[in-house]
Parts: sequence; C-alpha cells; structure tokens
Amino acid sequence: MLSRIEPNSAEPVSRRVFRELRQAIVTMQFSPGRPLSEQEVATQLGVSRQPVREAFIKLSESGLVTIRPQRGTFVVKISAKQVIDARFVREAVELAVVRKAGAEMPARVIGELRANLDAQRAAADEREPERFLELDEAFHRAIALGVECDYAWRVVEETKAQMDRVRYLSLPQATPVDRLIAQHEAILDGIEARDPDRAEAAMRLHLREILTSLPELERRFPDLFDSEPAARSTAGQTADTVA
Amino acid sequence: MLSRIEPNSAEPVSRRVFRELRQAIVTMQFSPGRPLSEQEVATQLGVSRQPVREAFIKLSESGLVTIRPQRGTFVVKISAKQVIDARFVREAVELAVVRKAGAEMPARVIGELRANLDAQRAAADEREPERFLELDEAFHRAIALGVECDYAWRVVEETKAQMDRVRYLSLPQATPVDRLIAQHEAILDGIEARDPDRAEAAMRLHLREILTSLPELERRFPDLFDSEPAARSTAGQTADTVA
DNA sequence: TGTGCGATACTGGTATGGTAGTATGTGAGG
DNA sequence: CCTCACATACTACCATACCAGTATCGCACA
Repeated sequence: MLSRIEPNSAEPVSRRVFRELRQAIVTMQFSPGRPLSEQEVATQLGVSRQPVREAFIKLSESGLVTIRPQRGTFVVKISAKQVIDARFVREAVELAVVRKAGAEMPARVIGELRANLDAQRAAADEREPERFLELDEAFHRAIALGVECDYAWRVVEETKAQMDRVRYLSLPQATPVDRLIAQHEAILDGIEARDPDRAEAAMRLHLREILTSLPELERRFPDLFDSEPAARSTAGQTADTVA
Repeated sequence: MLSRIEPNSAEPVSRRVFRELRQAIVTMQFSPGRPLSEQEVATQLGVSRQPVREAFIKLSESGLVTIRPQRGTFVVKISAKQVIDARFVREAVELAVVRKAGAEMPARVIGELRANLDAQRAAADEREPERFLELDEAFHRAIALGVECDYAWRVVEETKAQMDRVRYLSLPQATPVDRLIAQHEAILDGIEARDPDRAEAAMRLHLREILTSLPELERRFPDLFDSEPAARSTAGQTADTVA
C-alpha cells in the first residue's frame, strides 16, 4: 500500500511521510474512518515512529485525521457540514481574489491561464480525469498567485483538502468536465475583460458546483460520511477568552 | 520568563507548551527574530525536548516560527506583506460571515453581542486595553459562531495570529478604543436591522483600521519587521502539480 | 447460558541518546 | 592586519525505550 521511504536526504523524512499520507487520504486510498497506527505506518514505510508521529500532527492540523490520545488515530469521515463550511470559506476567499484579478491581473499571467485552459481541453478529450484535476488546481492557483495572494491561496489549499475527497469520490461517475471547463473560461473572460463583477459571478457559479453532487454521494456512501454533525473535537486550538 | 509546566495531567504537555509559546509570541514577549532552542525551552519549562518539538511544529504550521533544519528555530519577524495578506483573507471571510449574519442571525445571539458591547465600553472606561482585546475577539467570534461558521472562525483565528502582534505592538500608544467600539456598534446595528449590505460595509471599514497603524509601526520598529518581503520559506506544503 | 472481572495487547505521549549538518570563534599563515 | 582552515559548540532530526492509559478477549463464576 505505502511505498517505502528511501533515504533521499535533503528533504526531512517527516515531510515526505506527511505528503505520502496526505495524498493517500485525499485520493481516498485510505477510507474515512480507517485507523492509522503510528507503529504500523512506520514499519510499512521503513522509518521510525517519530517522523510518522510528526506527520500525524500536521495531518490533524489540516483536519484530515483525528488523534485520540491513548486510543488511536483515524482518518476523519467526510462531514457534510465540514465540506459545506470549507466551501463557504473557499468561496469567500476566491471571490475576493478573483475580484482583485479582474482589476489588476498582469497580461502575462492571463496568457498562462489561456494555455492552461487549452491543456484542460486536451485532458478532457483524452479522458484523463486525474490530469484534469491537476490542471484545475493549477488554474485556480495561477489566478491567486498572479495577483500575489500567496497566503490566500494557502488558505484555499487547506479548504480544498476537505473538498478534494468528495471530488475523488465522484470521479468514477460521469463528471461533467466540459461544463467545468466552460466555467473556467467564463472566469478567465471576466478577468481579461477587466470586469471584476463578471469574474466574481462566474467564479461563484463555478464554486457552487460541488454542492450538487454532495447529497447524492452522501446517500450512496453513507459509511464514508459522518453520521451526525455534532462533536467537533478536531484540532481547534481554543483561544481561552471570556464571554 | 516561562513558567514551569506542572504535571496537571488530563491535558497533553505538548499542547500546553504550544499555548504558552503562542501566547508569548503574539503578545510580543518573544521578540520577532528571537531564536528558540528546543533544549533551552525544554529545560526552562521542566519538560523533555519532545513535547517542545511538537509545539514548534504546530507553531510553524501557524506561521509564527520558522524551523530551519540543523540551524535553529526562530520567531518570525513581522512582515508587512504577511500582515496585509492575512488582513485580505480575514476581510474576505469576515465579510461573507457578516453578510450571513445580517440575513439570519438569531435574536438570542444579538442580545449577547449587545451585552459584549456594554462590556467593551466598561473596559474602555476603566482603561483595560488587554481586557478590551479579549472582548473584541469574543465579539467577532460570537458573530461567526452565531451563524454556525465554525470553520470560518477557525480560519480567521489563524489569520488573526499574524495581526495580533501588530495590535499588541500598538497597544502602548494611544489606541482609539472608542472609535473601535463605535465601529462594532455599527456592525451590530447592521445585523440587527437585517441589512447585510450595511453590516458588510461597517465590517469592511472596521477591518481596514489595522492598516492605518502599520506603516507608522514599521518605521518605528524596523528591526521587528522583515526587511525584504522575498523568500517565503515558511510552512507551505507544496502540492506538486504541473503548470 | 449469561455476566463480570482481569490478563494482555494494543494505542499515543514522553524521555533520552546518538547523528549529521551548520555557525562560530580561534589560531596559523600570508 | 587580513584571510582562510579547522576545532568546537551548538542546532534540529531521527531512532529507541519506557510509560500510562484504553480496548478486547477469554475465563472464572453465578
């Protein structure tokens, strides 16, 4: 399941473990609810428990696993509320970003985005959904970084982690890729036309897309979803302020 | 400087260390640029290096320290760009939240917010700026949680970490607390009037406030600020996608 | 047959030792 | 006096060992 970590040096082992596990989780190779043992993962990857432990900490910070002391570490189940909340934040941030892009996106980046769009079409023609997902992410990232919203993109990336699992879950089904590409084009048109309102509207429409498949998926895969939306005992470090 | 960690049990030591250090950093007890040694912090707190190390990891995830392998761990200097970026995200999220609040905030929470506002005035009268900061945070949090935007608040909390250091830095100077309270009231009025546009406008005005003091502070405390905005080598886990 | 208790095999949390890499300071040579 | 090499004192990283809880399973007993 997990490939052994070679002493590639240069990059810390803990980071590699983190990347490996993160990838496995968002691509649904590790089912929600699955227990992850420090010991087990460590032996499978051929490293000690320590780096694995640190990777677990980062994953829990990202909200992908929950660490229950003395009990175990588990891949968090997909929570409809969590996905909706993440989408809310993502929409808020990306709308602000795309407005900025509509106002001041440099021409050079617009060219890159056009090229990316062509690549998306190619990936769609050749029926390579995974490749399309990569290009999709790159498209959104290029918009954010194009107007120097690095931190904003970092936040979006985190919210995406939640939503990506849903996307991978809906991959086998017919994904209306053409539809998504058309939406991307509308966004880019708005940016190129220097029309923040149009760009924002197009982006808003685009980001609503994921909500359509959510109820269907929750019905089809009930055991992958968190049954009750209560009990948020995740990572949330509480700033202990008073009322 | 740091109080020893008593074996209070129940709560993991690493979490307590994290809270302690985080507090020390955002309140500027630990100056930006200051080196933090695992060994040193561990002995000062009377714990082993391991929990300290884990706390460092969480702090680096929050962007409050940078871990440079084999070199050292340092409190990150305040970066004007970083603050501006964080503010951008915070504005995007909180505007969306306050719009939602303007549409569907339950009356009960509005009552709580009124009470909080009174407490803010009391704190202002009694010249207790730190208490005011607590109430300020509680005010914003209550708005977010009032419309069940838990995750959104979590994101805001993270962005706040960056901005709070600036606030603490500007505390000794005359802080126009009355002005802030008036802005809070305007926001709440907009919510109570069920007028999302008004609430959003008030919130936007409010969140711009921090930008006013930033250049002044950067001029007065140049050594606390990152000289050049380049070299973002923070926590950013890269999703290695192609162009 | 059903129930409760206890041994056992886990879990994550903490402590500690060793290693590789980096900065720094010092002394020799120009 | 300046420059460069090398010893030394750090650093974070990784591995290992031990600890304190938790769940589970089986056996004794009602």
